[in-house]
Amino acid sequence: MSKDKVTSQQVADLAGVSQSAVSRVYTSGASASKKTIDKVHKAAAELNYRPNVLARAMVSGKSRIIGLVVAYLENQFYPTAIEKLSTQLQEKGYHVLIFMASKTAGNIDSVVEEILDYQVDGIIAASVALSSKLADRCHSAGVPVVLFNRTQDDEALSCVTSDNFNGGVKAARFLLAGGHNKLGYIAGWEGASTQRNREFGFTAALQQAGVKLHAREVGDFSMEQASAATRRMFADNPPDAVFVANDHMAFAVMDTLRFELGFNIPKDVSLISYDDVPAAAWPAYNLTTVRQQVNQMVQETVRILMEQIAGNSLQSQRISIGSPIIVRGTARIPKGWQP
Amino acid sequence: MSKDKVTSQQVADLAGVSQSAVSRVYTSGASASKKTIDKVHKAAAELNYRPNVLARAMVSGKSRIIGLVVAYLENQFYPTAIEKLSTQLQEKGYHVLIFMASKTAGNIDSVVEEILDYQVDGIIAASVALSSKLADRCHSAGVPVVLFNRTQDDEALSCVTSDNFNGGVKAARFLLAGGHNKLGYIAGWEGASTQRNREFGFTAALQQAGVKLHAREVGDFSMEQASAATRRMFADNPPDAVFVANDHMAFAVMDTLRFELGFNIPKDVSLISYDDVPAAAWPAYNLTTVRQQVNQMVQETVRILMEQIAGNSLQSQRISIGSPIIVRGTARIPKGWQP
DNA sequence: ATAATTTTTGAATACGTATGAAATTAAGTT
DNA sequence: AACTTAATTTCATACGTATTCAAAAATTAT
Repeated sequence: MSKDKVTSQQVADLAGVSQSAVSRVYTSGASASKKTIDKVHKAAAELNYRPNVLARAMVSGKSRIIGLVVAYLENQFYPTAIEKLSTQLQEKGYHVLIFMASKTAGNIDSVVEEILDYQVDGIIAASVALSSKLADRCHSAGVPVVLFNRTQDDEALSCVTSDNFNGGVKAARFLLAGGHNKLGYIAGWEGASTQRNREFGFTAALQQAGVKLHAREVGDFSMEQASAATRRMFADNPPDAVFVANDHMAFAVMDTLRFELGFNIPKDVSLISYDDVPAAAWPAYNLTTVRQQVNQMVQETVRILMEQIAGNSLQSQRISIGSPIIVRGTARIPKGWQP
Repeated sequence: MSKDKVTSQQVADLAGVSQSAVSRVYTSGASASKKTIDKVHKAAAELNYRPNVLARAMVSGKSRIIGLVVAYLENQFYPTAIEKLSTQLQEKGYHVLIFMASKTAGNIDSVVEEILDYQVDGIIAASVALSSKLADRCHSAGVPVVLFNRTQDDEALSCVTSDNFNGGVKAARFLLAGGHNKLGYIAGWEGASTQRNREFGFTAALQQAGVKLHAREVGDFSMEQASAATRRMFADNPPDAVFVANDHMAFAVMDTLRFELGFNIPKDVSLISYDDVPAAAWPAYNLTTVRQQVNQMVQETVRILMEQIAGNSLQSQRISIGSPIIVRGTARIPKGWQP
């Protein structure tokens, strides 16, 4: 346990320059002569010196840490997003500090407080809502916040989502075009904006077509609840097509329909859902679904953060990414269908 | 963009005490009278004061940050582990800084250097190998390292795995007891200790039973490669049972067998794999598999880290967690089987 | 060659907190 | 009440770096 801790002062001594000279060599945009740069680099290499990010953060006020709040990683959509977020931020010299928020809403406030304690340069809130008090807190601390995969009324908060409303519309039109007329919807957690907007889009398109929603149950974005919802929905007068609010639930719905209730998909009932997580493409499910273009969502999230960190514009942005339908095998394909 | 930044000095001024008094109120194990504690709390609440973790880290030398290196989150095993790790560490006042390591081995060294720059109190390396140079570096910096789901020869490194060898043994015995005699193995990435030990166990048990391995292909822990491996293995003289090195590949193997090659599982071929990720229990797969007890693995990982951070014993520990077989539907169940 | 610029350098200071030593106050003893 | 001991508080300093300011060196212009 030999706490080494080599400091810029030690490098300076060895190189025969001042501590500030060493600092300048490692600070982009600072001036130093070729000669000192060489001397410092040599000494640093010899001592295995690397600048202390935390000390740098103290004086510069920039930690190069992004706080990421996330609630549950069981839905494959989030690990995928985290991987991409982390990789992209890493490329820009930032790193991600993870904060798991329990499902309990009250907890989230305290989690965000903890994040701020770390002097993060920005916050990404994935699928969690911020109390307006906390949003204010972040704002007054000068810490930009981006909601990922959620929107919120608070105009001060930036958010990045897919176009959930239109995704819902597309799902409805696809099923209608397929000749279905008894349409069911299995909802996610009703507190989530994504859930609401997908449903709004779906029902709006039905209404426009003059079709009434045949059945509706709540699955709460959980597999168990989605299974239960499926049983209720199909107990009596079942629908001939169902839109499930996300893939994660759709897997449970499919399994329940096939292995428990003995339905054939898509012969007896068509299924379409939302997200296009990797498993949706696995042959066992082969799910027709509305894709969230994670790459683009991540890219926008990072862009907004970088802009707000760099510039002074705390102007919030609300980004909505197109959500194309991915046709696979769980929903009857309308005759002459072309995307 | 009103950078607030309320400091302990401001609280002290408002409360009419010294800065160190404020610090003592927020430092566990420091003495302060009830009266000052009250005054400070009141002032702090009024100003919304919270201690700056980074400044605290500077002087105390403890950042309360744990660096987590992880390579890919597609295999559901890792998100699951991350969630549990992060939650448990959070409960102990630590937080997880994520570092995505590209698959390229050379990259990992630079990633670990970056981690050390953040003055982390400990490092968890999930499924990645550390060069001995880097291990030394961590050791001499006094930063404990725990390998998660990997072992490495380096005696200085702690590691936590499931009992991969015995898991392999169990898989073999289960298939043999089921009456199979043409056993195949689909390997993971051959650089991984987990892969090697599972295979060692499997083949050792075969040898003991006097059975020769019928076929072997490499799937590299990737779904695409596992599919390809399956095609090769079943092209000619197929096995009647296969042990797949992890669930993630097993999903691809099953899909390829069922939907592409037209095999019935377990009638035509039994399948057993390793991990027991959540999806293994989904009815569409209903996978018989050897379970890695993630909870216990996480618990041990956290325990070791805490011990090494607190105490001075950098004595490395090598933990191996029992790996029970979870019998589901993809492998013929031996008559009179009891675990 | 000298003056005017520009570039580089070092000394000093600041960031926000924790902590050892010294000073003060409170409590306990006879 | 005087003295000893314990508890609390403040002062001063340290952590490792970035950055301002003034001084010194190098460069360019005259």
